[in-house]
Amino acid sequence: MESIVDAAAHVFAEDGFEAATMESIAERAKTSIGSLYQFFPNKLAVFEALAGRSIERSRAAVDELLDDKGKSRSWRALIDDTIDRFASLREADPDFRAMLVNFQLYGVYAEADKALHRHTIERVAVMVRRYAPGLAAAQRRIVATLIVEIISALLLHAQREEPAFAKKLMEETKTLLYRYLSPYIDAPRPSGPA
Amino acid sequence: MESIVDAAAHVFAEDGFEAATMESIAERAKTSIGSLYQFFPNKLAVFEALAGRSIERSRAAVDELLDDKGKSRSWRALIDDTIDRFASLREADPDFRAMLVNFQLYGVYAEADKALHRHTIERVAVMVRRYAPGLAAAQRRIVATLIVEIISALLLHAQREEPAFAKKLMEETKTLLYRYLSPYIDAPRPSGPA
Amino acid sequence: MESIVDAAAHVFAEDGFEAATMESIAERAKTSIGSLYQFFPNKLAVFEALAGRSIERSRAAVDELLDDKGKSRSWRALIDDTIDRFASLREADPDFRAMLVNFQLYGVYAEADKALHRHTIERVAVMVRRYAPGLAAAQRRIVATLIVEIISALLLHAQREEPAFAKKLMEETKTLLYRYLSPYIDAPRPSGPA
Amino acid sequence: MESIVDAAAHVFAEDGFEAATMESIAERAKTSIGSLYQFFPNKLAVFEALAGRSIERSRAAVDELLDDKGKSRSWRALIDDTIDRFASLREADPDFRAMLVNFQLYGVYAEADKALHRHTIERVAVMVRRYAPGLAAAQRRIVATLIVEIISALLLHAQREEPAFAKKLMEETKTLLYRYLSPYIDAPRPSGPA
DNA sequence: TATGAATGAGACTTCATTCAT
DNA sequence: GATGAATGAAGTCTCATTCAT
Repeated sequence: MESIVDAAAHVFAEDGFEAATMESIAERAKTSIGSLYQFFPNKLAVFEALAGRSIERSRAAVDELLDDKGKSRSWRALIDDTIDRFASLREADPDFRAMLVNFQLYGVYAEADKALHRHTIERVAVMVRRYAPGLAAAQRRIVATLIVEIISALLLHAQREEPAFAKKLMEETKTLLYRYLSPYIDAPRPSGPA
Repeated sequence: MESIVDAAAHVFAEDGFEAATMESIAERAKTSIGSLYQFFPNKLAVFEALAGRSIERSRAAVDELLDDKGKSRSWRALIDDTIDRFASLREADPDFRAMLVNFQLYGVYAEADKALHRHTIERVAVMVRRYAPGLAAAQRRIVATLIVEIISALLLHAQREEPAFAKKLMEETKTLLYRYLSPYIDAPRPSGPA
Repeated sequence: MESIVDAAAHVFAEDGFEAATMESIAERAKTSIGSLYQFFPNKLAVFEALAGRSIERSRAAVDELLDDKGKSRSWRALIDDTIDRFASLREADPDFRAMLVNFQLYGVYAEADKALHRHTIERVAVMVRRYAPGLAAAQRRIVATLIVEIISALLLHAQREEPAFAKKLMEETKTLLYRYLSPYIDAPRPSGPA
Repeated sequence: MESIVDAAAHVFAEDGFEAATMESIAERAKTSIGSLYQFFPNKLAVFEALAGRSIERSRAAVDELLDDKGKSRSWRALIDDTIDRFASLREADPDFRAMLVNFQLYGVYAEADKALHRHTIERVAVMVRRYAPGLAAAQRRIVATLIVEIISALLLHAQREEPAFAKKLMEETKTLLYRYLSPYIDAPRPSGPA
């Protein structure tokens, strides 16, 4: 049931996994607790459904961002778009919020989570190759990973800060990524660590 | 009791605050649940004791790192030391691990936590001024904040990764910080972010 | 749930409020402890429900006894009826028993309790005025209060005695009240106590 | 240990038996919990010691009141003295207070309690015979019992009232007993119930 | 003999899960 | 299929009692 997972997203985001009760999820979904169990065998299953949906949306967002069919943005614009897009996901999407708040539990859906992670890194690596064709494959992989980690780590961290300050953090993160990536992209011969 | 907090560090790190039980803490501390309550009035108090201890250690680590009496390290060496020091804290200190895993709850010890955060950023800002004297005060503050946030965010994130990969992440983070900070420090007239 | 309060009446009467356990109440009500908490948020709430019910019954008994529409009983007959009625309440009504045994806690339902007390004394005072019209208002109030206190105190005390002996006590209490009240009622000009 | 029972009297009177803790009794007795158990095997034993002492004091008070060696008081003066004496015991003697507050538990020391009760009634019966020599033995016994019950019941009940009101209750109780007993004592042929 | 830290049974309470309607 | 009352395992916390020092 779609609306159950919607309700769960809000409740998990507000109360956390442990404090959230099946009762309150049912209430918010305007259904009964019995109906919850018609669709999900237990509480974790509800969270997993939510995780699956969130992962799916993240994957879609990634794909859309990086699928620039013909659009030839500068790499800086691409960074801007990516950070802005995920920052707004964090602000507006209850699923995404719920995942960030319960990131300890993210691991329960480890398979899909890791798959998304791998997928994202691969897509970013493709982009890195496009913009920095001279970079060795091994190095390209590390760079792509760090980009993804930096952005996701800061999204999680900014979650706890005042919105205004979170915004400043994300902006300065763009600068940080420009400077970090510039030697790989703009210079013919990267001088970074091996 | 020292050993109770020791046990709590492990249990909180493994299970998270909510899922951790007083029973399991007592068991791990090889004592009885009654003894737990002789020293701590409730579960939160155990966590707070752990937080207090961890905060104290973090503050000591920060102070020691940045108190270079006479030692004139390069700023790059300072970054290396800082990241290495906290990475090893994360690997070796169960308190620190527990805090990272339950960082959402860090807020329960809000006063000390915020004080540590402010203290750390101030100390880093002092360092930034030393190495980049030309940077405006306002900008200096943002830079110091981002350094602290980046390092703590990545420490948290690397927590969930394989040790080997976490190591690579931290190493690349050094490169990232070199490149990010270099324009502020090495260039005679920094032109700010963006 | 009616049967829960029924069970509670027995358990509170036998063990007292503190010694009574939710477990034993549930057991006696042939339900589970979980169901208890579906209806009552805590142990005190169970007691309050019991108190409310008992107070309601007491009030009804008082009203019925003193509402002699047209019935012109002698005042001695009225005393007889009142004592007999409450003595049989004490013998037959578990709620009433539970309240007597835990009368110290009666205060938890202080508002309703005091209201009942005031209501009863007022109704008795009305009766006293009817039978002893010459008595000053202030004195009337004291007399009504003592009647109520004597009866309730002895009901409580007789609770602990053998039924046969309790019966004798209540009978002699009638004589006691006849003699106590006679000067106020039968004499044309009472000269007050002492 | 005398001082332990002293402390217990205060704590039991203030908190009630269940809520009183051995810890707080030890603290008030300025000793350790271990020493408590050197003298008393368990909590109930402390209460029993207190009950024993209180019963002993009550017996002494009764004996002193009724042992009028040569003193020839009027029976009204005797009633006054008795009520006043026990009212002041209730106000001033922590043991007596503790017993009244925990009267549900009074039964635990049933033997001594009943012995005191019998003893008191017998002594009162002796007094009744002295002042009302014409009263049949059986009737004398009932009268003595009711006197004792009335006084003890009202002492218990007045416990819950404001001191000022309790005082008025006890005073009116004297009037009540005068009127109740007068026909037995002053009239040559009692006309009371058989 | 005095102490008080340690113990653990047991009380209250919550809530995921079941199942009769 | 929907409902929500019933269930009871499990968690937090208290405190009488023990026992090593």
